[in-house]
Amino acid sequence: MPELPEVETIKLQLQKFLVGLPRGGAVRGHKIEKVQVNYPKIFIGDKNKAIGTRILGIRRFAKVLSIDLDNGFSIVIQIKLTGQLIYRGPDLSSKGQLSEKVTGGVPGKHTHVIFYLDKGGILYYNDVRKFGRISVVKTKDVEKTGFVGKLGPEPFKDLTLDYFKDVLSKTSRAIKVVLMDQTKIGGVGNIYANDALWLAKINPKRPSLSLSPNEQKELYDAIHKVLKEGLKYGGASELAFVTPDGSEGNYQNHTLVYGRDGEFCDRCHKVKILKIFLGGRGTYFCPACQR
DNA sequence: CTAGGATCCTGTCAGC
DNA sequence: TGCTGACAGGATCCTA
Repeated sequence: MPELPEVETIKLQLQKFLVGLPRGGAVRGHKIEKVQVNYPKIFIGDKNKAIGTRILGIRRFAKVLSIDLDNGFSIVIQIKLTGQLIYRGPDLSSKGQLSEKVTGGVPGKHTHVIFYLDKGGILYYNDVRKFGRISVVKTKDVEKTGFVGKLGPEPFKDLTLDYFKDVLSKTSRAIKVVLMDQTKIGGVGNIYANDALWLAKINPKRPSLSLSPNEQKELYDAIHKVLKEGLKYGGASELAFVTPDGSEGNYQNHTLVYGRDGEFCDRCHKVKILKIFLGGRGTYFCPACQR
């Protein structure tokens, strides 16, 4: 599922395609000429606020993207499970081949929003399950309102070990559920929560407050380590994750436990990875070495 | 405060 | 073969 590394990978490409690299200090982004909404439920706010503007930059808040425009408004995009942002146009460097994972192609039956840009560029929003949301809000309100306003600090940004320890020691909820609570820590979802817990040798069912100071530190480091791996591989293209150029990430081939139920644990080699349900989500762990 | 379930959606897959 | 039904899953909302 798209989590911090996946959304960061999207952000980097959008930055390249929609804003461009600074040349001689000046950055000239694409202009948005038209916005076509095929499925209104996904689109919140006034699309006209985006029309005729130039794109200044792309920001990411945990799993949320913000496309900042030159008129004081921003397009906030939450892709959730199956949302895809696909760019087609002149700035596409490679041959621009589309992965089969681009559900329905572009444009296709799962294309719900289309941003027509200047210079022949187009940004498509595909979403099979229609869980994603795109909204137009004032740039100054992006960080304060809605889901983004409630986000907890995120790894590599403002998450500190002290805060992490504090949050963990204050609740009896299962540790994995706490890791995935976006209001406590931003950006960690199912894949990386599973992998981080395996790396730190902690059972996902453990009450959060039962972790020792040393385990808290191990887990903190493990989170950063697995997210870094995710970033290195350009995200995990399990389910429907693709990048704006239409290609896939590769972390799905490098997961530590996620999706590996039935395989022998890669560390102790003694038992097979189990899959259970925790907080309503598939949870993978090694019953022998995760205590 | 916490756990658990329902909701939103539809492709995929198991079962018959 | 073709139909039916269960299921996953991020975030939210509701109930117990």
